[in-house]
Amino acid sequence: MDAPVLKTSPNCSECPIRHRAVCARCEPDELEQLENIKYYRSFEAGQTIVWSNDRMDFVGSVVSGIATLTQTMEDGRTQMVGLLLPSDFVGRPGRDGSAYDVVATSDLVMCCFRKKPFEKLMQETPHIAQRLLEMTLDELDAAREWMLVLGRKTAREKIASLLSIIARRDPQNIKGMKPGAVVFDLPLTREAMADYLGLTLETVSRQMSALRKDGVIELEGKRHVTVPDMYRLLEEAGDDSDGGNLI
Amino acid sequence: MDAPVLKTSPNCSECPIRHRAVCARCEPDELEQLENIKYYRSFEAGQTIVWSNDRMDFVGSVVSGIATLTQTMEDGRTQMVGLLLPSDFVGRPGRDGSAYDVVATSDLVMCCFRKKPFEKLMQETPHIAQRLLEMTLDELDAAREWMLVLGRKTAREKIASLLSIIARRDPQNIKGMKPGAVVFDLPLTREAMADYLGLTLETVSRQMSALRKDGVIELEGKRHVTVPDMYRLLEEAGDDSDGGNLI
DNA sequence: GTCGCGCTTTGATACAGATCAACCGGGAAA
DNA sequence: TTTCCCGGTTGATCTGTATCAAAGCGCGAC
Repeated sequence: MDAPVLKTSPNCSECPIRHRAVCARCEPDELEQLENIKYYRSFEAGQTIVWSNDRMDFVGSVVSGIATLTQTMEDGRTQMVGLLLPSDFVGRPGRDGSAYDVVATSDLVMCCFRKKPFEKLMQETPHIAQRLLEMTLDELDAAREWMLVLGRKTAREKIASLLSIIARRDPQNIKGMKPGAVVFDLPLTREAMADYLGLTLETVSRQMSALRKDGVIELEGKRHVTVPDMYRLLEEAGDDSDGGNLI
Repeated sequence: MDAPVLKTSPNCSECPIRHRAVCARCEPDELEQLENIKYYRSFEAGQTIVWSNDRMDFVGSVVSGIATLTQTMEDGRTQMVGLLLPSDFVGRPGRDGSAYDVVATSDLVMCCFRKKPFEKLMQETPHIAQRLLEMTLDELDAAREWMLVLGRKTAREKIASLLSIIARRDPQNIKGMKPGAVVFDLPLTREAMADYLGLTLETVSRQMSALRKDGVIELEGKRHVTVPDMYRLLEEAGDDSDGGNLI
């Protein structure tokens, strides 16, 4: 059922997320300790990594690919509550189970740490705990930003907000993002976008079409998006207040 | 403009939030260090404690009273993104400004720590950083729970969800909460409830009336609420899944 | 090739909640 | 006492998004 554990265990110092993940501040000796308790797992698109309320015996970082955190009500209504991109952390030290379903939406590789030893290591090396606190505070800010989107924005603004967030975090655009055209591939289906935004997939589709018709975005196929004017998109998202700070 | 700094500086060991706040795990000597950099401030109902984007030279804990975190769009739409009850932490170590407006919705007393010394103390005493991480993870869970409420619940379910959260956290009900009647005072106006729930105040009022008419709650005046059957309220909130774990 | 299936788009209609508007009730100020 | 004001309730109507339904488009399997 599970994807195979990868045999190769690359050196942490060559890891593509080395500088952004929970291990970002570790010294070489701390990194070595982490290497002792780490292993890689890969998942296929669509696979569930952890089920809500299931016991979780590891924590870890997304190395490549994309995963989502979702909550589901008994009648099937679902809400995405987190989008995990490379370097994001999965799991909660000190908790046995996951509060959410964690699902890989693309093929994905995770760097896992056995939970008990990781918790012990966290007690001993403040660098890990410090970085985790920082990352958690960032996630809290993002979650609160998203509460404004969910509670107060129109469908059109919601779509524009999601597109700007994805554009912002896409690795191709992180460096040297010009105020000109921005190009990226949507990592989510229309249904996943709807779950993120508290909409139905039909509404997502209609608003995507509307933004295209109005020239805010260009679509090639269903997933490839070009934003000719990022400022315009931010205006449509309703948070142009910062007036130009694209990143 | 600011409320006067209180001269009395009670001993931390007698503090009512001693066991729940950011200092919960501190040893007596660590507590002493905190006492050296702490001071109390009180705020009147309605007063803004920090403005969004303003510089903040302190962090602190709510000792008594209630505060809200809110975000506002340029056109005035506002969304509450946090409700701060006694023992909750305000401010972000490592950030200069607040990302949100922090407003006292009742008379409030805060135990403030000067930011720079607090950050230094955090580096030195893992007990503070550990506790802050734990509290931040709890807040993140709460924020994500709230995302489900905002994104997927009906107006009636939203109101029921808010009422059960307040009932759960009300000090009168924390201990010995019987499955029978639960009684509390709403700490929020109808407008603040609407801002929390992504609704208009009219809809809040209508749904409160509807829940009263259906016997889910009883109202005495506008603020005093009796919940004759907590299970019923949880069912109305759409999260009866845990089947009985009231706290 | 073409069949079938998953994802997406588009259309018609329904409805929950927003909006606009009037009124109520209690407490503080005059 | 009267008046005013603020928070709250209730009513009438409008509208954005959900819901129900059908059809289009790739793309892999056969």
